[in-house]
Parts: sequence; C-alpha cells; structure tokens
Amino acid sequence: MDKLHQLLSSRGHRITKARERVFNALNTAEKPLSTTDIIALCPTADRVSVYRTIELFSHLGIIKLIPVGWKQQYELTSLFKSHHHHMFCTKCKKLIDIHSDDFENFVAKLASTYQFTPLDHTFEMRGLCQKCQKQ
Amino acid sequence: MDKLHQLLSSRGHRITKARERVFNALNTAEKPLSTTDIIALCPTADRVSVYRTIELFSHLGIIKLIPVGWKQQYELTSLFKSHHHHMFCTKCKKLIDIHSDDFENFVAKLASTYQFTPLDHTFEMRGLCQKCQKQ
DNA sequence: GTCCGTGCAAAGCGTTTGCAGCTTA
DNA sequence: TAAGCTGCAAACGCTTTGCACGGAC
Repeated sequence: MDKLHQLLSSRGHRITKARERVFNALNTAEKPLSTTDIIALCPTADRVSVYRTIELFSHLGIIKLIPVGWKQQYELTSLFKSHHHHMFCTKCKKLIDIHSDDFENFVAKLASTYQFTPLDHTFEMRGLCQKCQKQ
Repeated sequence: MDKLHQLLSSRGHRITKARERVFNALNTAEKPLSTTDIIALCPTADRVSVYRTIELFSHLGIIKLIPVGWKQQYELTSLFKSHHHHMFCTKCKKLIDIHSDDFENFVAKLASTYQFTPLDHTFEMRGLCQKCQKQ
C-alpha cells in the first residue's frame, strides 16, 4: 500500500479512496479479476472511477491484462506480485500459478534468437489439473 | 475450404455463404482479426450472423481467441494453420510469427512437472522488433 | 418439405464522455 | 487555493435475443 502511494505520488497522481479500493480489490483477491469483478468489489466507488483507475493503473504498470480461460482479466504486475503465469483447468475452473525460472530464461533466449527486445509476455495453459484428469 | 466444408458437414452444420465469408476473411487476412475487423471484412453478411459464426467456429475448434497487444483477436487454429505464437512490436505495431518446436517441447515438460494435462496454450511477447530497437 | 441459419429490429450491457462539485496537496 | 478526481447523467457502440423468411440438404 505504501508502495502504491509512493508510485502514485512520484508520478504526480493523487491518492484517493477510489484508487485505494481498486488496488485493495486486486491485492486481496489473490486471483485475476475482470472489470465487472472489480466494480462489484468496489461498491462504494462509481463504476466510472473504476474504469478510469483501471486505465491509469495499466499505464503506470501497476496492473496488466491477461487471458484467463477465454476471458480477459486484470492482475497486479510484478511490481506488486512476483512474476508468474497460470494453468487454467477447463473442468473445475481452478487457476494454478506457475513459477518457473527456466521458463523465463527460455523466453529470453527465444527472444534473442529472433533479435527481439522483450518488454513483457503473456503465457497461459488450458487443460486438466491433476484431480480432474483422474476422474 | 474443402476441409471447412467437411468439418461443418461432419458435425451436422450447414454450409452457408455467411460461414464461408467469415472463414475467408480469417484465411486471407494472414493475421489475427478482431470481431470488428471480421464484421468489416464481411459487409454482405449481417453482423449478427458474424457473431453467431464466430461462436460456432470457436466451439468447433476452427478459430481461437488470442491476446494481441492489449486486445483480443481471433485466428484460425492449428487445424487450418500451423501452431505458432506471436511477438508484438509495441512501437511499429508489427506482429511477428514465432515457430519453435523447442518452445512447444518446453511447455509440454513444464506441464508434466505440474502434473497438468495441457490441451492448449497462449503465448505472446510484447517488445521491440529489430528495426525499432535500433532507432 | 423440413429444419437450420439468416437478416432485421430491438433490447441489453459494458464502456466512454461531459460537466459540476468535492477533495487532495 | 488550484488542479485533479469523483460521481452523476447521458450518450455510444458492441453483443445478444426474438422472430419471420429464405436457403440448405
């Protein structure tokens, strides 16, 4: 939260209740949220403020848009949460975090073979989790 | 096109002009398209038919939704196009195809360490292409 | 001829824009 | 105090739904 205040101030933006609420929603949810989810989790903030906050946070690199299942959802970036990816179980809809340094290294190598300077990437698997494949 | 007709028939769906048009739009575009793009490329088909066709094609595994830049777009699946991923240059907006067997093998290995049965995956890089990083 | 799919109309949402008033620094 | 933000109202555009006609098989 201090880090959020610091980031907002340093970029010349004000600290407001609406912004704190949106941040809290994403921070406590511990899973990616859709715009609709965020609006629902911030009942005291106007939808319009939520939309504007989402746009601001995206530009500041506080949150990022990722594909989950077949929907787009927002999640805190690695500034506030360690960089990772997801596996989505299409049966039980569970979302499993993937943390793999090997994967990150592989991506870096792949980019260099294409002489591409990577800024960011998106990776998500869909399939069956351990439990569901047994059934 | 024959393959499309065959797939539609085998699943009990009819071959119509609207469906051929949507398929052609995606097949000739050689790049992912948004719903709006597809509607614009199929002026003789009603938007509603385009939406319904997109839904049908998704269910039949003819097309899939992928994140490009910060937007969702549709692309023909590996049934009609070889499996690949993309690098999106945030400066010149160019989209570069990535074909890497090593990457696919890595993903398979990653899934198995998590005891996850992968059905499909999404991977996209954002960054700067060779030309743009020189400037 | 039968049923599926299309096209039109209209409703339904999610998202954006304009503006006055309040809050933050 | 001055500028930035919020909240409300309303516009906007994408997507969905209902229904009668037309086309595919």
